[in-house]
Amino acid sequence: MTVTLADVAARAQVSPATVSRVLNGNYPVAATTRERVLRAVDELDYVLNGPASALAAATSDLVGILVNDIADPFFGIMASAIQSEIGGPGGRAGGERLAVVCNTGGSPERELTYLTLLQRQRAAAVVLTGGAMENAPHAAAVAAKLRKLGEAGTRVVLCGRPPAPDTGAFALTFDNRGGGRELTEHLIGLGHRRLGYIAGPEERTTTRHRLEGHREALAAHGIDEDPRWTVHGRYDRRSGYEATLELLRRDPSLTAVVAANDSVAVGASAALRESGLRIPDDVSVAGFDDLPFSVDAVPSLTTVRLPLSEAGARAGRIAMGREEPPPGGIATVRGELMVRGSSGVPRK
Amino acid sequence: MTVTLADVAARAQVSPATVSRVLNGNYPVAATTRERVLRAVDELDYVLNGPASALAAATSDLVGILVNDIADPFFGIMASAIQSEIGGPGGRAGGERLAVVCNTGGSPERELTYLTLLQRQRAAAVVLTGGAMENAPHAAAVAAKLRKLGEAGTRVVLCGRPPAPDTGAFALTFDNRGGGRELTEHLIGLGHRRLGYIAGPEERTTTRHRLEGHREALAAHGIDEDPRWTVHGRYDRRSGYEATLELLRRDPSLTAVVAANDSVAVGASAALRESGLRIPDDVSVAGFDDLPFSVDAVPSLTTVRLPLSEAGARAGRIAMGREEPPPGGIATVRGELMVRGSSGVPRK
DNA sequence: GCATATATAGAAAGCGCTTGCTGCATGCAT
DNA sequence: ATGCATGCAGCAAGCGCTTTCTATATATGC
Repeated sequence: MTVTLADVAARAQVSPATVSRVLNGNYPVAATTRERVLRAVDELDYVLNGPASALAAATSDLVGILVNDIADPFFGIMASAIQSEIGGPGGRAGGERLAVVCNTGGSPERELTYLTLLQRQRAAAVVLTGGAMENAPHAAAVAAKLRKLGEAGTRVVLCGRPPAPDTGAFALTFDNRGGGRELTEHLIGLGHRRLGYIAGPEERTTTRHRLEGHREALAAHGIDEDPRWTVHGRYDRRSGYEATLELLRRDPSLTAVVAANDSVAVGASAALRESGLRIPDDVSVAGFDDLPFSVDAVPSLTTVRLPLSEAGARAGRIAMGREEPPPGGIATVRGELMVRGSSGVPRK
Repeated sequence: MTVTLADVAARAQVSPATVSRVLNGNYPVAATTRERVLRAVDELDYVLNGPASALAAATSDLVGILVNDIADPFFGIMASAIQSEIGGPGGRAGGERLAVVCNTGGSPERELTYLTLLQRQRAAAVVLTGGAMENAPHAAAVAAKLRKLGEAGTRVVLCGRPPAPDTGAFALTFDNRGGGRELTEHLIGLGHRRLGYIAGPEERTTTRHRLEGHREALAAHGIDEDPRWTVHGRYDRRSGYEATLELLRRDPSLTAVVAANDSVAVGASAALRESGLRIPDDVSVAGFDDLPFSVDAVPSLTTVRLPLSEAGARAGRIAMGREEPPPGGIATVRGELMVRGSSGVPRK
């Protein structure tokens, strides 16, 4: 049989209440008593029953982190930073919290189901990372869930996702549009006029914002965009590879390829290389995010750095109530243009 | 106030017991009654209280996944595969389970703390991924914890980690030694005789086994290893970069660099390139794991492919009791040598 | 038709913990 | 000496569910 609080109490010759208080450290207990209790805990190798205490105290020590794809470092880095701040083992306070990383795989239903599961567990906080799906009914359903969670006392933080109005959620939004604009402006500045764009999946805020930034830059410089220059795909390398071949087929005269993110850009580079094109001499390539591998690409990738780690850490602290939420509950996190070897002047 | 089972029962004009049974579907309930209950659940927007039901039923729907570094795709890929199998949202069965991904950061204390936290939550299963720390007292402590977990009914599975004898844990072990041997044999076969080795952190089984494989290959071919040829570091790109510079300083005549994993190999490649050495003409490079980015390195990386996704999926199924554990509780997962552009004959 | 098996629903006893309240010693001021 | 804070420990009432056992109603067999 498993050891219970009562067993410890019996062994330490105190009441269960006292044991509970020693363990939670939220009520004065005489030093000698505490000593005795701790010894008993140790001797019996007692481990608190989480569900029972969550039930009695009406709070749990679970913190949910929703990510679109845990195998993608973009999310891994944020998740890691969030987790390091939520005070799990190694964190500061004794109040140990368990981070629950949930992989939605970009599926709306899963996102909702996980949110319900977290609500069911009475999570202490929930952090949603990455772009949101733009499907209207789904967005409404998520907003409703977030509101419910908030009402139940769960702190909700969005990290790298647009604000969710009227939900009480705090938002740390990435300036995807601004980053996209800067990136394309950089290429235009180099002289490019025929730019392919490999966008992410449709109906995603991140996809849309980055693309809008790109188009704003084109428009600002009076460049008419050819619809053939935009291809949609997934946020992975493979997709970048295929999309690039498609782009090349549609218009071999492109002098630059802008990708939705770094993984896509790497795939694009591979496709260009295999097509006999040199980077950046024949075609320039640009990514987004500045993931760790981007600097090692050959040539190293021009991209927009997003402070994933910093943003994640901040989101984690806000979720734990250890940092003031931004004024108005919303903060914009800007990216930084990283000009590297993959972009150059267009070929003549 | 939050809605409880009793509220639903009242609304549906049945007893709480009946509601519980409808929700759990583990007891016959007349169709019309079920109907009525479900409608009430819906109307009240009721969500089961997880801790309460875990307490009453003495089981929880949490599954723990321990990883060393969630920002590293090596772990991300395994975690993703495990999670996809544990039947969370999108999985098969209705019994929805919540995956708890815990990031130990390679710290023994955290590993232990997370295990305790999982024990406290009465997790349904726990999967430990990646190499184990070899520190003896720690290993014993972990083994004791695993045994406890097992006794409490938590299924424990090791994925990519050596077996833990007498703990009742199932193990899917990677054949790191064999992979290391093959890789180095490949290089020796090409004619290399002076091979640098960038090992991972000490006191890690993965590090040791890969290094042992390397040395076995050297020994088998009568190559005396110079102690200067081995450098220890972390499992990241940065470490590979620095270690390579160190290796080059110690012995500029090396013709190949074998890295502990792909990230390290990429860092090594960068260092070589910056030192004016061509790959593979001047120095060959090899990695381990075959992560997605390895094929995109320039030149593409010779490495040992580990079926991370497959192994993770299998570990997940075993953890859920949906697949027979391997005979004896232990299975070895072999890697596959991937010969690519980064390895070639040594320079003259 | 009567006894027995078969479905379905309810009553109630916990699951193991937290916490408001009460109680009893002390310590201090008067 | 008496009274009153004060510090520490215990009592006991739940927290919201699950589940065993019991009760009723209907179906079945002879």
